[in-house]
Amino acid sequence: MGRGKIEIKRIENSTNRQVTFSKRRNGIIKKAREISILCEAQVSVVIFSSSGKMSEYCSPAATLPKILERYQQNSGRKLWDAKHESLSAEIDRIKKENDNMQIELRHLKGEDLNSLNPKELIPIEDALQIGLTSVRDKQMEIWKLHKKNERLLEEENKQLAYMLHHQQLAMDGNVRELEIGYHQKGREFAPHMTTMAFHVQPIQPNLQENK
Amino acid sequence: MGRGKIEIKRIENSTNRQVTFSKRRNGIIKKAREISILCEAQVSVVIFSSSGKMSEYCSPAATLPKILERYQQNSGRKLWDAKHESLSAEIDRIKKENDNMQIELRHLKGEDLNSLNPKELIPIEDALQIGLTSVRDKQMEIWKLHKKNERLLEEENKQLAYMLHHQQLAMDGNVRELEIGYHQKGREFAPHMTTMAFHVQPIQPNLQENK
DNA sequence: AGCTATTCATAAAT
DNA sequence: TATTTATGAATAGCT
Repeated sequence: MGRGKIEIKRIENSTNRQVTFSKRRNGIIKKAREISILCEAQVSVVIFSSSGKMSEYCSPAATLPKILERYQQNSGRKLWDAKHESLSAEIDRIKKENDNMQIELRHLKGEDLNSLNPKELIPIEDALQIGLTSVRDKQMEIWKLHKKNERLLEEENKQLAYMLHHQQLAMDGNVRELEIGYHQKGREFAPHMTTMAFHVQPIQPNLQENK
Repeated sequence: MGRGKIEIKRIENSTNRQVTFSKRRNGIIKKAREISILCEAQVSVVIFSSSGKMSEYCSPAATLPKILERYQQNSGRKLWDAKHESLSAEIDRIKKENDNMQIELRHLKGEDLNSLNPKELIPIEDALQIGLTSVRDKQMEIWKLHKKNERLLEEENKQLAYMLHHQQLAMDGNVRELEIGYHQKGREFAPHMTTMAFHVQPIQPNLQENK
């Protein structure tokens, strides 16, 4: 249908190819529209030119996804269900895991025990016993740390109080010494103080790094 | 292009429609093949007849999924990603739930307690205490049931042994009576026996309906 | 992009 | 449903 028959093979001339593409693409899309109207057909046409430009036709009242849905049902082929199925499988897997944990949790909380026989109760009891022991050990540990910290603080307090007291005395002395013009003891005390102060940096064990 | 021009509107005659569909469908698919060869185009055509029969064409070296992939990239439209996203969201939701349960379980089992502060340990300890109490109550309950059942069986045993003994005596008596031609007592005993046997149906409490 | 000779597709008939 | 045929449509090559 043109000024000479053409062989159906790649058109080498790039310009010709491009022109032919445009014309025939329009032709196909027109035909697609026509058949969908004439025959109540659902048609989807997607065309990419060699340069990557896309054209499409989709019969009215039918989106491409709908047509593809039908395509899958009809062909039995899977266009995207492979991905879907793997996701669904993943969901099932996780849900199962979830259920198992749910059951285990309920059992540990003492719920739904009627469905268990004595033999099954034993490991649960053991687990609870171990858990309780661990929790209480932990609490004890924390308590001890607090206690220790408390002791350290008390000690520090004592030292500080002691130092404060001496400083007070020293100051009083200094004042007095200043008043009476005697300075020797004052100079001796000051360096001693700084040393002490340096040693008594507050020691704070990391009781709660979180929160 | 036929023996008369036709208007592009639904063909009312169902036979004609069907025939036209077949012809035009072939035409479109032929054209699709031609353009894909002539112009190096990638083409996908999917056609459903009004009766639901499907036809398709897909250019060689390009599967429909590949073309649709390109379609999505090119159009920016999403053909199936909506479903994907909802599934992914579902997975995330369940995974989160999973993680929370996982953590709760580990805590109840006395693991990963270092990340908790004393205030958080309390409810765990309580839960464990409650769980342990429940499990032990359950065990006690089962034990009591067993014990009760045991008592019943023992009692039954006694009765059976008693009856057996008497029957033995009676039989011995009968034999002796038969030997000496005296039958009266034997007739009297037999009905009494059947009554007894009827009353001592074994009573089996449902200790374990499951497994 | 438009034109036109030519081939092709197909509506109607068989 | 398949084939034939007359006709309108599509389009290759040209401008």
